[in-house]
Formats: sequence, structure tokens, C-alpha cells
Amino acid sequence: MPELPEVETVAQGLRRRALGRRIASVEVRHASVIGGSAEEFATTLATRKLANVLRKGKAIAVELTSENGSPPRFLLVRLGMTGQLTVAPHEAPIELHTHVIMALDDGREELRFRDIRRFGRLRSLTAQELEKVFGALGPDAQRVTEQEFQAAMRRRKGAIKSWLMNQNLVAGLGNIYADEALFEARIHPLSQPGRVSADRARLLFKSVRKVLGRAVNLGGTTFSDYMDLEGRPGAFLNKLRVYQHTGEPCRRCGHAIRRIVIAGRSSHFCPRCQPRPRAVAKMRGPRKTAK
DNA sequence: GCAAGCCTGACC
DNA sequence: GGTCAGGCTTGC
Repeated sequence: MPELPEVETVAQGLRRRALGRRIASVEVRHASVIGGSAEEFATTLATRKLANVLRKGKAIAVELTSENGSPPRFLLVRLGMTGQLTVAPHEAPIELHTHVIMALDDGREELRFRDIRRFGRLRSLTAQELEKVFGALGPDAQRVTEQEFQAAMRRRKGAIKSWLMNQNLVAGLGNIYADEALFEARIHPLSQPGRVSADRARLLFKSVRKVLGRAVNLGGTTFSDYMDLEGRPGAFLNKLRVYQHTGEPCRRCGHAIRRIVIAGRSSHFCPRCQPRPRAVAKMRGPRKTAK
């Protein structure tokens, strides 16, 4: 499940393996993964050079320059849940669910986009369009300042777990790292952001940084599908403390990890280390979403 | 039947 | 405007 650390790892792979290379041709095998027209996607990207790799939250934008002096375009990559970007030799067998193939340079290597569940998207954007997409996202979770972070929490109601996952406020966290950061900061996932003390908010800010930084260093988390550009899994899986550890003893206190559903997403936490705030206790427990 | 990111749309 | 449910998609 690509969140910031997995997406950053892919971005680093792109910088290492694809920067400076030219897209010789673009083949769209399954048009539904292209936001907009597949023909336009292919024609606007072909013959351009990969000049720069940007990332904000879970979105990657590759700046593509043209030799004829026309304005740059941006390849926006959203991996969704199961999206994979790989550089492969032309003769490597094309795996099932490979939706887009971009031949690089002389065509001996290709940049391939594969996505089993097709929640991911590739788009070809102008600079203005990219600005709009990036502008809608909150500050990147690795670059957000403590002041911005705390300001974004102010007066917010609802569960802090949902707040952490809202990309318009702080961009980059998904279900895994939201649970891990809340555990690290000892905050109950149903706490209201606006009611968390300044000290605790500061701790959460630091925990987000800490968890993401460690995960980036280990190349992210791989459950099943996530792979980096070279096809390697991430190594953060066995560093997870609460995510998908329901019923197992907490690594800090030994109490069994609990799982509840918040806004349709499973949330894992230690009931002892992350005590329920009083305001939430009045609500008679987590709202169970009928499934 | 369930997981997930992201978008749309309904509700207050 | 904020908050949340629903739907997309496929493999287990």
C-alpha cells in the first residue's frame, strides 16, 4: 500500500534509473488508468526527456522537457493501492495487469506501469494543471513545519486518525503510518485533533517525522504488491508495531492490540498506551460502520 | 467479504 | 465548509 515512504522510494528509483533519459514511445494497453484521453497522453509525452522528479505526499510528478522548446509537461503518477512502476529490459515478459509501457532511449529498456486493482492513475499535465493538483494537497508530511502541523489541527473535530489521512491537510500518510504514528505518540485514534494538548500535538508531529523517516530508510512496507523500481520489496514490515497486529501483545506494555473501524478504515491501537480521551468516551464507543 | 487511495456526492 | 459513506477493482 504505497504511502509516502513507498512513493518516495519509487521517486528515488526514478531519479536513479530514468532521469535524463528520453521517452521514445508510449503504449497505453488499458486506457482506464489514464486520467483523460489516452491518445493525448501518449502524444504529449512521447519524445520528451525526463528532466526532474518531484513528489508531494503520495503523488509523483516527472518533469518532461522537449527539445523543440515547447513548455514542459508533467507525468503525474498516483500508485493507488497496487500500482507499480518498474524499469525493465524490452525482452522481459510483460506481466499481467501491465497497463502502460514507455520505451526509453533506444527501446532496450522500458518504464512500465502495472496495477492489479487499477486504482492508480497516470496523467499528462501542464505546469498549471500540476500546480492545481499539488495545490489541493496539504504540506508534505516530511516537510511540514511544526507550526503548520499544529495550526491544521486547531478546531478540528472528528477522529484524529481520519485527520491524519486527509491529504488536503497533511499529505502522505495512509492507513499504515497513521496507525503507527498515533501509537508512537500515544494518542487514541478517536481523539479530536482540536482537543489534543499542544505538547501531545508536538509529539505527534515528531512521531510522524520519525515513523516516515525510518520507513523511507528501509524502502517502505511491503505486504504483497508493493515493489520499488527495481522490483524489490520494502523492509519496514517487521517494524510495524500496531498495524495488522490485532490481538498481539503491545511492544511497550503487553496489552492486546485492538482493532476498530473509523470512517470505514481499520484502525489498530493499544488501549492502554493510547487511552481514550474523555470526550470520546461519552460517545459510547467507536461508531461501528455497518458493513 | 474484505482490504486500500482517491474521488464524488450527500448531509448538516 | 467539514465530515463521512459509497464506489471503483481484483485477489485472497
